[in-house]
Amino acid sequence: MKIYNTLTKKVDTFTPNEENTVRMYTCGPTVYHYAHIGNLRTYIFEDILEKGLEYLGYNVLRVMNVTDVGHLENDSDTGEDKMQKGAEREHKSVYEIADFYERAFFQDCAKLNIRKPKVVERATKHIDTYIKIIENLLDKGYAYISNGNVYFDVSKANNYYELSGKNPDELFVGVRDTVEEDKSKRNPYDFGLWFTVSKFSNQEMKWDSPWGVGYPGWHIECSGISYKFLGEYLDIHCGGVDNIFPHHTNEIAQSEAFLGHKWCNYWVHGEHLNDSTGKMSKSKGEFLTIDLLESKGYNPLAYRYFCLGSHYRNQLVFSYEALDAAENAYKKLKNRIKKLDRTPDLHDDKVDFYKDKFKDAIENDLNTSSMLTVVYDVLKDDELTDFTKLYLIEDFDKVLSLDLIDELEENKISDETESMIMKKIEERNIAKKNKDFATADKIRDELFDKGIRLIDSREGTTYEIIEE
RNA sequence: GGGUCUAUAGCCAAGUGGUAAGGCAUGGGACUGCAACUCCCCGAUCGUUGGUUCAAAUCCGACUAGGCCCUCCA
Repeated sequence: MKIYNTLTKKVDTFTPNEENTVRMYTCGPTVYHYAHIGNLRTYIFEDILEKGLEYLGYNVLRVMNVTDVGHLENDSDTGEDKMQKGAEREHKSVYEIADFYERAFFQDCAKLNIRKPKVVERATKHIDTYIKIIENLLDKGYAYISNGNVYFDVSKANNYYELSGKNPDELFVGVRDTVEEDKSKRNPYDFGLWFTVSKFSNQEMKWDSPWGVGYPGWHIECSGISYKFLGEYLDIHCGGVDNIFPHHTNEIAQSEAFLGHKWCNYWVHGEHLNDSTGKMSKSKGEFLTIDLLESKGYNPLAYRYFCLGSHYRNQLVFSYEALDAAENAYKKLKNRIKKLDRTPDLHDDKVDFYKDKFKDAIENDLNTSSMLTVVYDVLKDDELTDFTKLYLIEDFDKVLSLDLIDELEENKISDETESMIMKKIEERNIAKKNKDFATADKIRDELFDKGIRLIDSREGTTYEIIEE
């Protein structure tokens, strides 16, 4: 498989440390609010990556954290803690906030057919691990204590700027107005590992540590959880591009300083979903959530389809117009598949050909757009039996996860409803025969409003249940 | 100021040196009383400009436009 590696800045051939096993870590959500669909785009991409690797035959060990401890909005004394802020907004404890939004997050994921990773760990559950790592970093001289806080000394790290490609002399500290320099640091790029000087009078989350009661820095949780559950060597680390600097940069610095060797070989980042004004955020413009899309009548999987039509490394611009097109395409696709004859009749002459094509798309830096094209190619191929098409599409859907094949709905409606519909069709046929089209159309409209679409053909009139 | 990415038909988008996949929308057609569903057909020389090459959307340079990052962020 070939995949773009932020570390090398090129498309690399993927080779895991251990044959056939992939150790994959993905940065999870900070559960202080609902996820917007841009956040979820990244998780769709990671889901496809995980399932794609599985399709290629790898055993994927995937771990994700859930950040339930506050991150400072910045390093100045005026910063805000996101968890704390969420708690104050809703008059709940930070723990309640975390529980609520973690559940909401995974509900959204479920609606998008994003599989929950086998290992999902709360950041606050592993304080002891962070402390162990920080102590080690202090022992080795990578970290120092200043004004009650523990900081990582960036100047001691190897290749600190490798991942981000930044030039230390050109970095602007405080490019944003809200960022103030933390005077406790030796170097402005040093980052906090442990804080005892709480910046919030009512900070709820505190733990004992060798350096006093306090809380961990932003970056240590991923290094800690990854180390604890995946060991010293990681194959793939994912996240959104915004995490490249400083979060992932700092993870590498602290993890490699702690482990004493190279840690993760492949860093894979998903691009952002933008709106017409640029980057999507929770504080600007419409707060687009899955619930909101559903309330507007969209199928969440149409959003997944929309994302798969693009490449994970391309910025994608969201608009309702684009989503409408995706929803339309998605419905049509499902409809075509629905019409396939399910009578068992597998011809496997071309099965491998299409499976290989699908694999090629996965191996080509996760080309989801091409994966979808293979589905269309299969549908169009006259040499395949319907059953073979279904077989292939079902196989591809293990990765695409678009629910392309529905269960048969034979018992979905009652006999009563069925006979009612048949009666209506009969009435309509009579009306049609009498050229009373007003009545005929009225019957058709009434049934349509009930979610029943009449289908006229030479053989007569049948009906189908309209998908929501 | 520095870094980085992108630029293909109305829209999304593939393409990784040999003369442009696919999808949506539009238009035309079949079917229909009309429609819906379904099926068939139709469109681009690839931001601009130099260069390398027998050959470039694909490589190099310049320019233009836009996004993102430079300690909240997926």
